[in-house]
Amino acid sequence: MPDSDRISPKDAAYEALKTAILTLEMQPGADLDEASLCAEFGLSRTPLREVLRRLAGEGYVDWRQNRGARVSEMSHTTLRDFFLAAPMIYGAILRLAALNARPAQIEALKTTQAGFRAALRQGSARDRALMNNRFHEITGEMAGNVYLLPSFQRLLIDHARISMTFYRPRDEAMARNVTEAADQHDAIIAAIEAGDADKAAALATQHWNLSRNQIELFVMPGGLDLPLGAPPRIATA
Amino acid sequence: MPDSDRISPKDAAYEALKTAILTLEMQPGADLDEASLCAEFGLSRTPLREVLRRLAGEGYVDWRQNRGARVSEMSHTTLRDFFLAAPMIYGAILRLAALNARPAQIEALKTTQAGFRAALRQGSARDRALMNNRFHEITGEMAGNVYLLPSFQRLLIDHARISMTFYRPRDEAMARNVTEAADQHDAIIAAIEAGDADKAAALATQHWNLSRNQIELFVMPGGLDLPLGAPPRIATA
DNA sequence: GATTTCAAAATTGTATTCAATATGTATTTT
DNA sequence: AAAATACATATTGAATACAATTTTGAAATC
Repeated sequence: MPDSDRISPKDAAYEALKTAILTLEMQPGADLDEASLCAEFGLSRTPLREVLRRLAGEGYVDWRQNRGARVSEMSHTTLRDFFLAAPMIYGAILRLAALNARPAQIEALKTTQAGFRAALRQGSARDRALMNNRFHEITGEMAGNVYLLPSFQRLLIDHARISMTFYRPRDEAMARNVTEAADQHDAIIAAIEAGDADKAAALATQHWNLSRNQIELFVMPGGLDLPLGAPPRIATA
Repeated sequence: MPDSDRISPKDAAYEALKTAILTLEMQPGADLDEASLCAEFGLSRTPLREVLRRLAGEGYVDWRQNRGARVSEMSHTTLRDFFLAAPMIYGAILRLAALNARPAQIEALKTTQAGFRAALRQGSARDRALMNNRFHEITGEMAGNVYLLPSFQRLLIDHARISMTFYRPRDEAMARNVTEAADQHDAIIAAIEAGDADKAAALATQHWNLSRNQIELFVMPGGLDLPLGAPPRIATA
């Protein structure tokens, strides 16, 4: 294996932090202590700080003068801003993806979609979120517009984190939604392969509407199926 | 003056590089040598590299492994990608700006617009580009959507650079266009102050169409006013 | 004469050291 | 006892020192 293929500890730290943030293993607002991260990844502070600065530029991390880095927050305005921007940006990305996708990229998208379906069947919520993230990242690469990518990638960060937040695997309605999301991915692949930009853009809207519905399911849960005056007993050990 | 108001050499370097790149004083593709920049700004390499990494994250600079930083390129696909993305993003930004602008921000916008008009009358192309850039930056702050800002700010970088590239102060048609652009800024301020989102979005489209026309004026110059068979003499020293 | 090879120089990447800033705690003062 | 201040500790920021990589130029080879 050539040297260029072996990943440096710096890249390893970058990827590990990214993944941990996307999957909420590192929670929004969590402190990132330079010394302990150095120990964890076997780096000195100089390159680690460069990694953190890079992550800050990409929106994974907030950098505060003289006070170190924190995992970027998800404020109460986040959801609103997110669903305001997402359909537009994502529609544009998928439209351009349908126009510009190259065969090798379409293959990569199909492979990732297969991985996503596998994660749905037998993977963890974490695997599912990462596969879904990768799927959308590839559509961004297909679009290939440097001006749209920065916002798109920032959306993807919180897309993953929001999905992790509002996911209850035992809720049947949500299970149905996730299956539908996977079907939409297949439709998106078909539209891109056919070069049908309008279809791809329409699918983008559908896809985000589904996401929004899923969150609404969480925010407004179905009523408890219990008569008034008969509170459930708390299980005691 | 308190310490916090005095800008650090690091911030000074950041701002100076930003300005030089926006105004094409540093040309696209130009090499950024760490040692000479350190000497120029009176910094050691560690903080300078952090500045460069930040600029790389924001799209001012391209960072190449083991080969240093360069001012980010403007490729032949840049113009097309730019005018594809700009109307959409900018329309969304102005729409949100009209909905969310705060009085202090509107005051800042008016002040900047006064500066822009002053630069048109008596300033350099550089002053004009920087004032115009600041004007649009403020509209981005007004919109206040963290997901749209990254793409918007990347657009603004190349907006300034494209304007600097395609500007011939002695061309009458261009002079008219620049005046019209200033008038559009006033209309934008009015729409934002009135909270008229639709109007603001429509003005965004107009504003970018004007930019595109200006570039077309450059790419397709008016024919020379000379009869066939009578080529102009080249002046000799 | 053109091309390849190899070594020296220049430049970037990383580690360590030193300085500045922020935080927490104990003591003093009212 | 509450508040304020001063000091000690911990953490971040910057500079220097060291290592690795890339670039260059000259010599050697074809």
